[in-house]
Amino acid sequence: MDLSPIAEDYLKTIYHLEDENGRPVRTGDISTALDVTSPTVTSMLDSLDERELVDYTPYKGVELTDRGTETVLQLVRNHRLLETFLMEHLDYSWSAVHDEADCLEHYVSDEFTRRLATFLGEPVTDPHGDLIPDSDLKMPEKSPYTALTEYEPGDTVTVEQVPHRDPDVRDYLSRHRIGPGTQLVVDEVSSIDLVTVVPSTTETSVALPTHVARRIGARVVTK
Amino acid sequence: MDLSPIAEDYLKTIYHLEDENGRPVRTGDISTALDVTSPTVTSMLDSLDERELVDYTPYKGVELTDRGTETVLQLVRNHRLLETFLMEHLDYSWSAVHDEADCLEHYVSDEFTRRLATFLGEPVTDPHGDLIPDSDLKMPEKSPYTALTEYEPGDTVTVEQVPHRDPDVRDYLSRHRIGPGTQLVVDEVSSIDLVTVVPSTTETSVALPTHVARRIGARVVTK
DNA sequence: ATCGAGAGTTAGACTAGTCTAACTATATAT
DNA sequence: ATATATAGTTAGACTAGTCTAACTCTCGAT
Ligand SMILES: [Mn+2]
Ligand SMILES: [Mn+2]
Ligand SMILES: [Mn+2]
Ligand SMILES: [Mn+2]
Repeated sequence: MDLSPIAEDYLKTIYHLEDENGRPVRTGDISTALDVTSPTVTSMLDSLDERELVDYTPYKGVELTDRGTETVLQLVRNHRLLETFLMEHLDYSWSAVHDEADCLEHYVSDEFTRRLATFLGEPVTDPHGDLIPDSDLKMPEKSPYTALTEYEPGDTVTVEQVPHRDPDVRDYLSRHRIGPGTQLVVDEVSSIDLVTVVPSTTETSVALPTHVARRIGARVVTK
Repeated sequence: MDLSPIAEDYLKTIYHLEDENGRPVRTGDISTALDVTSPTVTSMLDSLDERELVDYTPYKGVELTDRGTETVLQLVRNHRLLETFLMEHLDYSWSAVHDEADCLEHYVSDEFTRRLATFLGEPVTDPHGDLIPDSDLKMPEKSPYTALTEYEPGDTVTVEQVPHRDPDVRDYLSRHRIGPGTQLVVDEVSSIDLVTVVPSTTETSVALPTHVARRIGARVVTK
């Protein structure tokens, strides 16, 4: 095979866009996500389709083949194990691990990842509460976290899962002391795309747009 | 700056060739070491000279500038700390760490390396007995190891430093159970470019060409 | 059913790093 | 001192990944 890190990034992007948008992934989605022009995306999609890593229908959209998915799952495993290592042993913050892992995931060998997993004690979730594919690239059982948008005002919850790939979202949450393990009270779930929460550490109200709150996973403490 | 991993590899190669050959580094040396053709080397040397990372005189040779050396020392620090981590925490053998580190050294951030050094306890030598530049990129004091070629027949020594970049040399030593920490008796220092040694673990005589023995560092146990 | 705005593709150009083929400089042997 | 072998450079081509400019398809509004 022998895939370039750049081709790998396109595959990863398609994987995450499929998951996040829940609709066919279009050229423009990828072009926005990777900050390249659309002709660049078109030509890469041609080449990935050629290698049977994606199914690409011009003007319609693209999705990963099984081979493409397998490639991505190995990258996701590398990524999340690296993040775990960085946080647990090198004392990085949850908001700093992603960028480093996003680069290294392309370069560590499968042997490295196997040994790192052993060193870390075969963890099942990463520092952001995301699941780590096992050595056969199967995802472990789905985590039972509930999106923040599903709670009622007054509920007290513990944050278990935070979106962290978008630097703006990540920095906003980090700045307002909302991260994995944060306990907070849901204050208001407004109908104008806003959820307001009060972290117990700061006691200061924080407003979250729905698209962010929807991606924060939490476990109930008291109703 | 923003140097490609490939440009970094040329600089590293020049650094090691300067050290090993003790004469001006020529186009052909680099072309052999990196397994690329000489026109390729010529064009890269033009470009490195342009960026003031090397001093290149066509038809004569090339050497690193201070800026070039600094770049290399950061890579060497990354490399040797990674090797130390792989061996001490991921249970790699001394002969397996190099290839993994040789790739990753280009992608870990300075922040990563700083934190890794702290995690490892600021080590001064790597698993092959080579010195690790400190965070200011100064090399620690020279190790007092003596080349195997300097000993007399009958001397018992402990191996402290092994050449490991050349896969053939590395595999030969590894196969004959000669590595860091190996105790051995010098059997014969022949005038035909051969040193014969007997590792105490195997009791089997091993022949080493001078160019290999010269690069093995050892400490005397008994004379 | 048609049209036009917007999304997507095609065409063609550029860079970094590589190659082969052809040419040139250097150094060694006579 | 000269010839020649060898090392090194120049010229030109190719690929992957990127861009801009020009063209084309699709789909919602009319
Ligand atoms: Mn991440
Ligand atoms: Mn993560
Ligand atoms: Mn090494
Ligand atoms: Mn080493």
